[in-house]
Amino acid sequence: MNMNEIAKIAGVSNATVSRAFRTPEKVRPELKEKIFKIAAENHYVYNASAADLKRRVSNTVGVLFQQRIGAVFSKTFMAIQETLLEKNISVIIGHTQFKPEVESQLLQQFLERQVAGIILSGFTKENKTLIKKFSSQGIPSVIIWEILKGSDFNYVGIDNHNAAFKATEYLIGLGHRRIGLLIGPYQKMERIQNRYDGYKDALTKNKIEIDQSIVISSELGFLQGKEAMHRLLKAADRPSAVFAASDYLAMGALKAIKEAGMKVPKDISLMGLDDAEFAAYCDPPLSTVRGPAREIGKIAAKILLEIKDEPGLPPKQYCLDSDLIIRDSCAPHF
Amino acid sequence: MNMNEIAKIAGVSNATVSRAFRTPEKVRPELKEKIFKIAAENHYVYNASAADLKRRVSNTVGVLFQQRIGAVFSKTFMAIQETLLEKNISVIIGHTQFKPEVESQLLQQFLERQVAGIILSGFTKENKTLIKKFSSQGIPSVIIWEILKGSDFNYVGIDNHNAAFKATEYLIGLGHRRIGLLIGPYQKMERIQNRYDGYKDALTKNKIEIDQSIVISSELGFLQGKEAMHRLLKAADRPSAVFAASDYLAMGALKAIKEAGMKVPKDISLMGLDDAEFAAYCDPPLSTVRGPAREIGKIAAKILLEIKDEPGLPPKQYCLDSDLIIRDSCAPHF
DNA sequence: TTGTATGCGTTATCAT
DNA sequence: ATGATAACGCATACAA
Repeated sequence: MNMNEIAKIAGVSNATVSRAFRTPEKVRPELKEKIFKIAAENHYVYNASAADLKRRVSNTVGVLFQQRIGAVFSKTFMAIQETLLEKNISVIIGHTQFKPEVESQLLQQFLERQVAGIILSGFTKENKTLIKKFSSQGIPSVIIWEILKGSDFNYVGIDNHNAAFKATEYLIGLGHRRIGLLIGPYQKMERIQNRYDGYKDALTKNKIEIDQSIVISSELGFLQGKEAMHRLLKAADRPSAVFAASDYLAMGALKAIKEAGMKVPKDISLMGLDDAEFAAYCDPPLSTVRGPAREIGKIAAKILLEIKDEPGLPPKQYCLDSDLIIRDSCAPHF
Repeated sequence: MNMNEIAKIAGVSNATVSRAFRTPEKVRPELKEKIFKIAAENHYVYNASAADLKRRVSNTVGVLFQQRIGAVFSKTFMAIQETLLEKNISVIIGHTQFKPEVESQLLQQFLERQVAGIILSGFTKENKTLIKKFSSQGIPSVIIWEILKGSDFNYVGIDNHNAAFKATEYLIGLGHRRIGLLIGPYQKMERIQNRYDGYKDALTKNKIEIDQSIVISSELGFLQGKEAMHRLLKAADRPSAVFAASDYLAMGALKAIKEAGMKVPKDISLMGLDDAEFAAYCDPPLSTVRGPAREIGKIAAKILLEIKDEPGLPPKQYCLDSDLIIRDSCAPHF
């Protein structure tokens, strides 16, 4: 059952049937109803592949994640999907696990499926050339959770440098001078590199020397946070505070501190970043920095929609505010 | 640039070009290389929509989630995607938030895109008719995280009844006789209903009367767990143990217990279910029941692949083992 | 508002 | 192993 057959039954042309579905306002109401009725009676299913082929672009958007779809990204993803659903756009999703060959394969899929746009959670070096390839094919892209000042990419995110800077300065304001850092794989992702830089700049601004021996980089996970924190605790001249630039690392670190028989924040202050949903339920509740996860997803989707309607505009760039969330994991230090 | 143009340049027919891409073994090696070279030089991009149209099925699989893609499902999802990527199949994903109209719209999208199969995380009443629609269109589906004994659906999951039963019996074995239950929206999802039944059956088997006043149903989330636990703590004749049939609820409950100035497991024992990744990092670490999250995703994807190669076989049904994970949140009761 | 006619780029059938 | 040709089902330019 296809549009031609419906047209035959309805005694109209296939063009009219097509219009009834795609541009219903162009078809006389009674006729439209008749067509819908026949379609329903015959269990007609619209063939999106055929439409995609003809229109040379599919009604889909590709979303690429580097990491786990965890406590933070899942909110962003849900907002993306909900927003696109309003325009009946499907979401093709892929996670790369930082593997360049997986990333290539997924982006190649997006290209071959003629996605109407792509959303990339974060920026890697490999990405840059691939994104250029998309824009050269006329496919718009949006980077999320990251800002790229001075670039001509579309993006919507938070200022990760500033978020880490704020968190670090908060600790400094509490009197801490020796502040450890637990950080993700900053070599791989610009977002994480920016957080690292935010930490360093806050220290430098406050005339605190950076001590690489209390900076630990690892993958993002509870276990990694715990292990890294154990190393930090063994360090000579132990830090009085630790900034974990991801709540996953922070919650892992919290466990390590308890295992060592110490208390947060009495013996050591702990600051997170991201405001993962579990952060408020840790013991003690984790002070952290919150980015507008849903908002980011929503805006990213809207950017794609806007570009679709009106291509060729200047890049759309949103730097959203992140908020310091003070809970109970940090204490003054004298 | 399309296959025809490549064919022209290579001095072969478009059919040969198509074969070079889809069934390379049917093309002479040297010729194949020549075609690939020309394709690369001209930045050719394979058009999946055209192929989908012609083949009457797309190289995509639809995945439907009811709830957040959180601590547990994200593992399953990642395994699905990784497995399908090996066959270069794209994943279209949607979450319904239990809204029937969203569910319908997403499934309609899957239908129109002619997905090669669908994976459904759990079973709702609405689902049943929709899945029949898919199978009537020749589209295979797999239910995950749930088993449907006696049905002719493909499924791969754990026995949720048994998981909850085990958890409850563990508590009973510890000497608890008054055991509260924190449960998700069991009216909406069979999986949750099964957990509820597992709890009840464990009690009944051990001749413990079921007291509805210490059974609280809510949505699945930290906050809901906390609120529900606060209600339980106020109950006359407070339970000595609580089984939270989701680790989200359990972690929320943990917070409520601490807020009330009590200790787990000294004052009250707390049992979770799911083994969300944060469970081991709670304080105290949460005892729970673990299902093989990645395995489920992997098998679900493979089922679809197998059906694709050989349709019309009897339903494939996997009930995987779940494991009781004993950590430190439950104590004996006398 | 509706119809006519054509083509999007691939795959598949049949032939060579 | 390769070629010729005909669909797949829809959207759209143009005509009426």
